[in-house]
Amino acid sequence: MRWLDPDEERAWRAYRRTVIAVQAATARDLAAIGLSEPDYEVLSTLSERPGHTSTLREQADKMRWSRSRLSRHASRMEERGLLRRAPDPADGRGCLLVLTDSGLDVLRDAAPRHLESVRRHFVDRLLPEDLRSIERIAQRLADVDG
Amino acid sequence: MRWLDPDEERAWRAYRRTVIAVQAATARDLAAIGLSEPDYEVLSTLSERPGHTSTLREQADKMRWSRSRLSRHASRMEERGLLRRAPDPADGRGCLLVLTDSGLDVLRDAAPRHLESVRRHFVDRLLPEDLRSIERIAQRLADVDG
DNA sequence: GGTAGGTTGATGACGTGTCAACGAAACCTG
DNA sequence: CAGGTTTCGTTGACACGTCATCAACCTACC
Repeated sequence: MRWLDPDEERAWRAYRRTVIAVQAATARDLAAIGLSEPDYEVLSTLSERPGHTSTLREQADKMRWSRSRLSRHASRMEERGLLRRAPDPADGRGCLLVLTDSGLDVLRDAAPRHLESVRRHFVDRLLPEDLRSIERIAQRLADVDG
Repeated sequence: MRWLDPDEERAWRAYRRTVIAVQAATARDLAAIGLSEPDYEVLSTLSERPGHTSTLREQADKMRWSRSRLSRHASRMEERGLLRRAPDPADGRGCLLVLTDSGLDVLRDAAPRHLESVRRHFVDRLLPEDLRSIERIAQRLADVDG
């Protein structure tokens, strides 16, 4: 059994601590404006589609979510008026998710605030060399199935 | 509004991608031996206590979990025989969480395999300088409320 | 000894997401 | 054109965790 040596242990624990802390901080800031991170993710991704519209499958693919998860979440977002469902004329089985005007307003307000949060808790705390390190490290960890 | 510049955007996205990928990979490996990450966390932390025993409050504090969360999770782990609850002789309100023999066996089997997973998906893919960078970056991001 | 205030752990109700199964629709083949 | 297979999105059942509330207990003070 190859236990982690002290350097490895420290790095792993530091990584874990950081992930939890950054996630909690950015989530808290979003919650303050009435959105969860999944909410923001859906709004943001959907707003980038032509006509702010997507099939549920495409949207789920893009977000790397299951269709079941998105269907559930979309139902709740629909209840809150952030998006609406429409039949897909091209495919009777499918449905289209369309950002509502309200959803767009909410996103327009949320986007700069979320970016501020990302700056406050992540970007602005790091030096350019740190950002480069993060990309380098991400590159090495990419294809984690390898 | 200060949008992220290209370097910042890439680093943030790379960070987010990496966090999701590493978490998914290590969770998948644990799931293959019948444990969730919270399961492993509880077993591991409890095993470090004298007599493999802790009050729920202490255990929750140590893990940075709410007492409610731990109570719920402990109930499910108790059902699976991984731990048991006992009255706290020192405090009638409290209860003690005690690792069972079965739980200890499961952890003994899981620990090296989890460490292998952490190696495969994280540690062994990085250079010593990467590990140092991670610690440096974690240091900068620490106290994210600041 | 009695009381006020705080702590402990549990739990109902609910939000969130997974799993498996389903009905409807689309596609493909003979 | 019928039958089989695949795809799409939904949904029942359940796991997980949060929030708020509660009963039981502990501690400090009078």
